[in-house]
Amino acid sequence: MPKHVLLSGETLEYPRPTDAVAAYLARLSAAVGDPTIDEHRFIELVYSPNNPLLDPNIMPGRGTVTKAVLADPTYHVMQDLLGRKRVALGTLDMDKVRARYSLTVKEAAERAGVHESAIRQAIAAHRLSSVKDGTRHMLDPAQVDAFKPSTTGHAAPLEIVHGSVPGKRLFIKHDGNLKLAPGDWGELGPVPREARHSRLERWTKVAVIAGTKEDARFWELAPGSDVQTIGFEPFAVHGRFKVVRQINNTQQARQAFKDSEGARSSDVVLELSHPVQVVKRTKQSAG
DNA sequence: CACCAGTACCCCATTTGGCT
DNA sequence: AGCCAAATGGGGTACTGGTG
Repeated sequence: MPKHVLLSGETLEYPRPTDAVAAYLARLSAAVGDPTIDEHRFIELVYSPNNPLLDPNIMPGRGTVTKAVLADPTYHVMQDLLGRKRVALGTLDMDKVRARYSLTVKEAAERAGVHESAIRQAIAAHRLSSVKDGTRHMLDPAQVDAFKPSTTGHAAPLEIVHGSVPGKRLFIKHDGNLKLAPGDWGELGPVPREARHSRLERWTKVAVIAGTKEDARFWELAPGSDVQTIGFEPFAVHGRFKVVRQINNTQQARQAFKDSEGARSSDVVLELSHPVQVVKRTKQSAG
C-alpha cells in the first residue's frame, strides 16, 4: 500500500489508488509547489466535481465528502496536501501549530476524564487531531476540551476521596470495583479513616452522602459525558457522571443513603503488588 | 515508556417475530 | 396494521498483553 507522511509526522497508508485518483493526487501535489495557484484555487481543486474520490452527484458543481470518502485515507492525504499548500504560502506556521499541541496522550486522557486508549482510538479515527513528537502523539488542549466521548461502553472510572475528618465526611455506596490508591496504604498498617483516595471502575450507579452530621447532602450518580466534581474539601467525587437525584435536606439525605443499595466505600480492595486484601468496615470506622 | 492490537463489555438504534 | 419485547449489529469504551 502507498504511504504518505502527514504534516503531523504520522505515516498514513492508503489504498492503491485508481489511475484517475492517482492522476488527481499528482495534480494536487504539483499544485502545492505552483506559485500561480492560491489557497482558494487549491480548495476549489480539492472539492471539485472532477475529484474522482468525491461524490459528484449530491451537490451540483461540487464534489461531496460522503461517509465513505471520510473513511478513505486517500481523502486525508488530499487534506494534508491542502495543509502543505498553506505552509508553502505562509498561511500555516507548523512551529506555531506544534507549540499548540502540548498534551501527551496520558495528559489528554486525564484532562478529558477518559482512558488513554479512548484518546488513541479517537486519534486513529481522526476524531482528534494530533502531531507526532518523535514516537509520541501530542494533542491540542482546546480540542481535548471539546472532545465529547460517547457515553456508551463502560463508564469512565471515578476518582473518589472519601472518609471522614472532624466535622466533615463523605461516603458512597456503589455497584462497581472500588480500589484504594496504593499511596494510601502506607506500611501495611490500617487504612487511614481520613481522606482515602480511591478509584471506582465498572460502575453504573453510585450513591453519595457528604457534609457534616447536622448538614448532609445526598447525590445519586449515573455515567455521563461531562466531567464534574461534587463533595466538600477535602472529599470529592470526580469524573464523567450526571446527577440523577440530589437531596439537600439532611434527614431525607440520610434516609436516601440508607435506602441505597451497593457496596460501601469502606469496603475497598487494595491495588498493590502484594496479595489483595479487603478492608472490612469496622465499628470504629463506621463513624 | 508509549504505542498498538485484541478482547470483553456496554448502550442505542434497528430489525425481527409474536401477539392482539 | 399496530404494538411490544427480544434479538442483533454498530459504535464506542476500558483493559490487558506484546512490542520497540
